[in-house]
Amino acid sequence: MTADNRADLSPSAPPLTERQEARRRRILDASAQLAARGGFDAVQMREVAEAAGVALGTLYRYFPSKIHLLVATMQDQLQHMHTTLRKRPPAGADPAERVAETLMRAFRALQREPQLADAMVRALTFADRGVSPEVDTVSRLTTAIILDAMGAERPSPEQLSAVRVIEHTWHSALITWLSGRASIAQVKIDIETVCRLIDLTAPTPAPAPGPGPGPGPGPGKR
Amino acid sequence: MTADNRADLSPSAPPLTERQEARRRRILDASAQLAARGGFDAVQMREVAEAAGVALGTLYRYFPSKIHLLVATMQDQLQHMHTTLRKRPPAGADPAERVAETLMRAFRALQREPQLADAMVRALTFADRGVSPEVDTVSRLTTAIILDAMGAERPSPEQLSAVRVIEHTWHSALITWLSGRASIAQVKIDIETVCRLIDLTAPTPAPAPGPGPGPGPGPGKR
DNA sequence: ATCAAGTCTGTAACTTGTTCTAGATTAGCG
DNA sequence: CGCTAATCTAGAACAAGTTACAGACTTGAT
Repeated sequence: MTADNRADLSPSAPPLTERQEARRRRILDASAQLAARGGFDAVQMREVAEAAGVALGTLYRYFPSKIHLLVATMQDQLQHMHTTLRKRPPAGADPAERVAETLMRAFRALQREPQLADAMVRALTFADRGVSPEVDTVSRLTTAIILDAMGAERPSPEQLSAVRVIEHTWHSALITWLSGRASIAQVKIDIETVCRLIDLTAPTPAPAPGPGPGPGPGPGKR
Repeated sequence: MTADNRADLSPSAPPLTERQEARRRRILDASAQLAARGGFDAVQMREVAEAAGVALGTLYRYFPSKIHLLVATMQDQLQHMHTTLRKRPPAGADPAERVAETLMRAFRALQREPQLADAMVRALTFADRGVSPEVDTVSRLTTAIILDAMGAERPSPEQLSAVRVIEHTWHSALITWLSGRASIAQVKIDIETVCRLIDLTAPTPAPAPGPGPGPGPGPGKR
């Protein structure tokens, strides 16, 4: 759709020439490829530079650290996923279901490239203050994906908090799975558990704290 | 107090002599001190070794990597906190309140040494498969603290899932705070939000198979 | 086309985690 | 005490992220 989808990622960046854009792309592709092969450790700056046909110094000019590079790689992949998900939105009846379905779909996508997932997620959680803006962009992308799945266009503060908690769970569950401390089944359960918070914070006009409010005609249906 | 509180942490470890125990302690103390001063980056293996009065090779014999060292430091601190918390248990009326209070208390403790917290949490989330057993120990300690606060002695699978999600949120919220992307107030809100899951998964009073044993999570507390 | 400023390349150096080695020390045992 | 195996020390060496720098190449304005 929009030709320049970098604008909203780093609004203060100067425009890049065509060759520079191409370099940037080659670097990101090399990074993703090396990561997919051997995970975080396999993304070695010298190798990325060589694979992208670029000098080491140039690589560092584009991405000031390995963490920056991998977080940028994650931005890239997330945008892929977002557009893919928009094409085939989740079909669940209520928001909680749809969010859980969306996250599990994303999760299965990551399963296909576990090493790449490992590299990206490790970089994300290891990032320190110096990478905050970039990490924040990733967070906003994730939030957008979840809100899309909920169908909430004007989320309440409560809902935003629930979404944050869902993101927390999503990241952390991913980590435990990647480091072999949780099974896929467990991740699924955790995702579904946390998604219940969505129903809890739904802007229901008549909140019946009793059992099963049923798949009521949610007004937030898009 | 307890003479040997290492037994339950690494049951397969051979017994250490007194001098070895002392070395281990010096190393952990040096680690915590350096971390408290300058965070993850300030914990440099050469400096830890020197501060602990130990050769570099010896440090690596006790802790096979910087990550192992910092995760062990976290175990150490967590145990401190657990015993402290047991002395003054949270006073809230229902489980969710008590858990939220406990976590916020722990959070305030971390606030006092943000750099130390940074070092430990970063190590924890950066740990790969090779550190799984140690990370798992930390996870179990955290779980124990939360279950203590809930007052759940025989938690249901549902409750365990909720606890896992709470832990996910706790870790991830901590990270966002440490990297300056979330305020303390926001962390508080997220913690309180996720703690609502506890009420949601409370053992349904209806199908009570037998009398609730002991001071169970029943309403009679206080 | 030409010049100045900015960018890219190739390479070496520096930093810090990790490994390795040879010799000194210690622990346990007869 | 004297022996043997394990442990500890000091220091060099290696690996990968990061920085520095001199010279070649682009770019944009005149």
